[in-house]
Amino acid sequence: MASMTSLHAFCASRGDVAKSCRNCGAREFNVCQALDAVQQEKLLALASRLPLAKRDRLFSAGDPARYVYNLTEGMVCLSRSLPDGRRQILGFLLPGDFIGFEADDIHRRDAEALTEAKVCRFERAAFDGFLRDNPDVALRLLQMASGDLEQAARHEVLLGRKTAVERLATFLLDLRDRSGARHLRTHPLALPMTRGEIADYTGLTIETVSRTLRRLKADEVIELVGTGAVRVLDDDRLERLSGST
Amino acid sequence: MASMTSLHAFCASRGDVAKSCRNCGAREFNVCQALDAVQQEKLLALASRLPLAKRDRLFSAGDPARYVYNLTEGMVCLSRSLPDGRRQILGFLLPGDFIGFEADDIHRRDAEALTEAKVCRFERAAFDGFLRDNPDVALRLLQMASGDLEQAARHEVLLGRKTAVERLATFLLDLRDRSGARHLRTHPLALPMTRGEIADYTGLTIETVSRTLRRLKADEVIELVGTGAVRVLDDDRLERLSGST
DNA sequence: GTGACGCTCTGATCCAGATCAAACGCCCTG
DNA sequence: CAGGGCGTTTGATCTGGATCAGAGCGTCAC
Repeated sequence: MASMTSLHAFCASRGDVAKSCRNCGAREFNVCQALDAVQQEKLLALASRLPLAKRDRLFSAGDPARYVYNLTEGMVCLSRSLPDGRRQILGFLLPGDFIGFEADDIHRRDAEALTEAKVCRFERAAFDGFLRDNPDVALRLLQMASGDLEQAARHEVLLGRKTAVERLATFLLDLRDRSGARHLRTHPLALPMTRGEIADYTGLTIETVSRTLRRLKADEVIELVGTGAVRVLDDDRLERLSGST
Repeated sequence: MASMTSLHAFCASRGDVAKSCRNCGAREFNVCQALDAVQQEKLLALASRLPLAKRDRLFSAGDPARYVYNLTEGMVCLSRSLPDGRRQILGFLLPGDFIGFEADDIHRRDAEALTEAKVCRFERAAFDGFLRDNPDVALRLLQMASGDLEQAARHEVLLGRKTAVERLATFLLDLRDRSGARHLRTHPLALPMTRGEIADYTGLTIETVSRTLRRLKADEVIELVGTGAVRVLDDDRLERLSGST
């Protein structure tokens, strides 16, 4: 962890951030969305831009929560594990998503990059100060938090009340819709996570995930493109199989 | 913080809401926690205090989200249902909890009182304006939202990865701890929800909930006080059975 | 007091998905 | 381009919790 941090510090120079902001693909979706030029300048002063390699940990449960992050490229997964190793993946984050706002000063989850990724990092204390001076940004963040709660509620329904097929259908549709909203490719749709990670997200086992995806493929609802992507062939049927609406 | 005497003097000159504020049992935990006298007065002007009877609906999924609410007395449950009637209860809310902050203008869940209850109601637009003028209150709300997300994450782990015994043990400990933090009686601990509602919270069936609670009772980990309350007899064992930490 | 309804409890059986086991395939690397 | 390892797939069997069925039991209306 310590060595990773210093590596990141090295990569994160001031000039990079400004240039990155201008080209930031996530600008449209993230917390910076509502910033005017002056605010942007101030926030910039608090930011470091970090690149993450595939499988890098952004933080782990138990770490002090010194920073908050804005994901700008790539995919990150949030998870929480029980002492005996059972793991629940809480979500797969896409560019624009905000990471690490904790109720207290300790991270309660693990955050791991599933692909190469980039984040903007802010010191919590400084970021809080910025929010205090920029209430509309605080409101924007509140809106984003409320979106996260909505997402969590959908996930709770999936985990508590859906069958295996419904879980997988819901997972695929949700990832597709969120990817689409971020202008990411959806046809085919990238699945950079392993079957095990899909299992830990859907509350199933690897075997059930594999069998269920094969079944959807056999029924010509989806097409599997290698193991790292899917093509949704029949939207309506997948929607109906998802159990929602 | 403004002095207590001036706050009281001010409130005494007001109507029912002001009186209620003075006696508000949830003041210590809710969003008003951080208000000074001036803020309190402004917020007061936006508030209506509503009593709820047992089983009253505060709102239903699909309703326009015109208001936000602060629960000050009693217990409310949030849930979401699938079209075929399967229901997932998302949480049991206690005094101090904030209700109804939605990502858009439509409620996505049902909110129903499990006991007689009281809420403070605010028009959303007016409340948003208040937040804009009072960034520290917005930050307080952000902190509360982040607590809700933490709670949701624990619930996702429960639903996705825990056994029936672990789910019930976790449910009881969580309710007890949250009740305790609100100075509510915990010994015995009130369970105003039905077995069916516990089932819909834990992702189990009524029968499994009943059997599992009976088993915990037979093992002398808990004592059932009628069907509407429990006494935790063996904290350590219940904690171990919960699968967490 | 008594009937009845709704919630809870208990027992018998069933099944979706877990577990156990064993290939398969596709990158890597040497 | 052979070998090894990891992720995935597939098959056989098992089981925790669901489902089905019915019996308590509290409480409320009359």
